[in-house]
Amino acid sequence: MTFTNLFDRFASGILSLSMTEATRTKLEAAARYASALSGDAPIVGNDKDQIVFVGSGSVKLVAHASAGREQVVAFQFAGDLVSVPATRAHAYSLSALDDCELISFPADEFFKLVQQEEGIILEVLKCSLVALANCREKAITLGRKTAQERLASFLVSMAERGGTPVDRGVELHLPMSRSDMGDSLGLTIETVSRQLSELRASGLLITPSRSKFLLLDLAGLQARAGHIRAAA
Amino acid sequence: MTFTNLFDRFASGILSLSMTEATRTKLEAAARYASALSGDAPIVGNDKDQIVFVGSGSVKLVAHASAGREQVVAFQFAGDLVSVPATRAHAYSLSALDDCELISFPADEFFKLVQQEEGIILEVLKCSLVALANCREKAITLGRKTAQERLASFLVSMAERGGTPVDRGVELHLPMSRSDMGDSLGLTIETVSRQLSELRASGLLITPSRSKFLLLDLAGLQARAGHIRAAA
DNA sequence: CGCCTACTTGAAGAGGTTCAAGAACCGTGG
DNA sequence: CCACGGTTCTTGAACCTCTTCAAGTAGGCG
Repeated sequence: MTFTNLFDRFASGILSLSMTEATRTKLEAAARYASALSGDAPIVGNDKDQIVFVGSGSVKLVAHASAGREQVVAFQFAGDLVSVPATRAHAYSLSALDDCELISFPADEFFKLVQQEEGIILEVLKCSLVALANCREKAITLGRKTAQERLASFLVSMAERGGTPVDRGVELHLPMSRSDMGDSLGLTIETVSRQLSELRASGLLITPSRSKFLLLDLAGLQARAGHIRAAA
Repeated sequence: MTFTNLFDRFASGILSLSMTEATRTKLEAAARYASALSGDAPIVGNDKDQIVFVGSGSVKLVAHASAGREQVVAFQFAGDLVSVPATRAHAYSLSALDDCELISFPADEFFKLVQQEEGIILEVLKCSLVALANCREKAITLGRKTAQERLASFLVSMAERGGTPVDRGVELHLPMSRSDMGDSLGLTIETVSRQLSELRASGLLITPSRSKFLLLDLAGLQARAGHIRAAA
């Protein structure tokens, strides 16, 4: 895969609507390409706001508090557009969860270039509102849910995003580690592990390998997720 | 104050850039006006995504989990534009914290009308990205901070938004109750109260009345907020 | 096949919640 | 202007969930 192909994928994914050839050329010039593997240093620095397109693979957006505490603010997957803010009260970084390819733009430049392209900026706005809705869901999870509800919510939402239905349930490949899950759910790695064991013991899922999850009872998980619909 | 004045304030605040007369007329036709007081029933229903402009006063955006648990997702003040999502896994509502005036639009209609107005949609996008950044800060607070850090973070951010410098420090009028603060910070009302007492005992602030806060040592509060800058 | 890292499990401890009571704010009415 | 009453806030003590610290197990890559 070449970087030109990567830009094409970006263009057809996000910029699918009309775009002038001039804008496309300028955007392509402003783009910075990167590919990274899990364990690599964070991809995006934090001097300026960035807009990053995930061409393939998956990433985590991490916020850093004092004392080395980390909060995973979002997991993002191929095709997603991510806003990575510059450091203010907290520092942010974007790290690869697996082999992935990214295109990044300085946010100010990006907006300047696409603002005349009405369909595109609306598309970007919609991405941003989806990210906002996801982040609010995360706020509920972090603020008002028990450890078990957090795990169940997480698994259900991952199943909705990228689960593949199989005969016995829904299969999931989760590229993040238990530690990443903990940092995303506001829990320790031990609590994540314990709650997973409990869900396993309840027959709701099995884990054929470390990154593979087979959800046997999605309704049961939903019931444990503390969603409003499952409420009495 | 008439509702026409209210729309004018919206137009000059958010739509300050060029807008055709036709679009303005259509927007005005799509607008639904509401005024509400604290304690009133939630203002915005949850059948469809809404875009709400806060003309005056202040509101809380609340997400509802099962078992009656509530998470305040954001406090918003005069001049803010708020995206209120329709119910999905959780239900959302917008409630007045004090006497306030609002304009709401169905989100789909709003976007349809402003998408041709390039300056405006960019402005809306920027609002959305600010909301996203705020929500991410909240995720850090809820996921990785102690009760004391949460309170300190909250007070510092409120001071940045609407504090008035006085000779002894920074004065704050907070329209929300302790209960709202707790629901925003993922704490109980008792914990909020206890941590406030501790901050008082440390000489960082005094509370001349229930809604009035005098922050005596903003740097001291910042140091307790768990921000990256205050880190060792 | 073996080692290293990631995950799991166990037991003690801390921070926050819950339940319960008391104090202070503040609008109301005298 | 002050007394009153209701609500909101504060404080206290027991409990519980999750964390911390520690050890053991199992993937999975060489």
